[in-house]
Amino acid sequence: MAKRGRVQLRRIENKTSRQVRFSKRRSGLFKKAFELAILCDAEVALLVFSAGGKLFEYSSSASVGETYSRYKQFTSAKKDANSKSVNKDTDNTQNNSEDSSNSNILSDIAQWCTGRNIDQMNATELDKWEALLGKALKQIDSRKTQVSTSDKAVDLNEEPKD
Amino acid sequence: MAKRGRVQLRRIENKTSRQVRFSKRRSGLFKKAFELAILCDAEVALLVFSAGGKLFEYSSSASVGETYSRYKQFTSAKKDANSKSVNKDTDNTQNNSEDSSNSNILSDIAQWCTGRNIDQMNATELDKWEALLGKALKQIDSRKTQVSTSDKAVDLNEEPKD
DNA sequence: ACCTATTGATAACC
DNA sequence: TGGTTATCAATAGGT
Repeated sequence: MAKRGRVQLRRIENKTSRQVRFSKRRSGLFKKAFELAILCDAEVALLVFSAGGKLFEYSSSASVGETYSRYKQFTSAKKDANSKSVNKDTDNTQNNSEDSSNSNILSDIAQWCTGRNIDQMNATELDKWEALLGKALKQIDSRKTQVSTSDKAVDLNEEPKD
Repeated sequence: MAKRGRVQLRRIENKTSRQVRFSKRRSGLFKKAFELAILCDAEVALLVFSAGGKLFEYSSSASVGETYSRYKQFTSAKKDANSKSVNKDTDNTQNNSEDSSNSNILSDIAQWCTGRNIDQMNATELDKWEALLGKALKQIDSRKTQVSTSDKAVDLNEEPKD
């Protein structure tokens, strides 16, 4: 009989187990977030995207966006005060659709996809598409290498003290 | 001796206790968030403001802002598509003819592209993407065969109207 | 901050 | 997907 309770801190390979664990741990995490907000009078916002891309959110305030606004104000105020920005945090997440490096190709693809149909394309378009998707696949491949080789556990202790 | 462990779910009035409890529970919450991200290959963003106004953040991706960006685009995309069907092709009124299959894949791709960045994808998503784009390339290839064999005189530089 | 009694969370199984 | 139990983890209260 396998030991219960103990678990290694690495990605669960079995898809079904991963989904089950995700559901259960997600519940636990949201409960903890809720309790922290109530007990300690904290403002908490939590966003979770599952591996399959589903979104789960919690916010102790009116909305996630509200807390995020506070966060942005906070961080930009911090930057203004002492310009030793520890975060290379990005600018303008409010603005959608502005991207960097690899993500451009996704914008291109998204645009090309919209309202199109492969069976109506002519040779020129097909060539463009082929090139575009091929390029995306290369990026995916390179990213996969990156992901699989960097499967290390990282410390998350970077919080300041209260 | 007072009972240990049990706690009521309401705001802790004593300031010192509240701060102590906040510190401990915050650590626990961040640890759980981190574990969920690693074990289940999820993208997690967590913002916490203490009662005293201090900010604590965690993000499994490059930054909280990036995850929030995904969140915004996700929610607005959801609004746009008043039905959750992936199949709601954007007004492809031209001649939808017979194949819903080929146009579906473009809708799928368009959806997946929105607000995503290859450099932020996890292994699961990369696999989905790879499969999806591979399938699209096959369709392109088959269509190219069709085009070149049946109609050699395809006009080159032409952008089809919408 | 450290320690221990207790409750809480959850991995494996069904 | 939801329920049970054995085990481990988190943490409340005290030092």
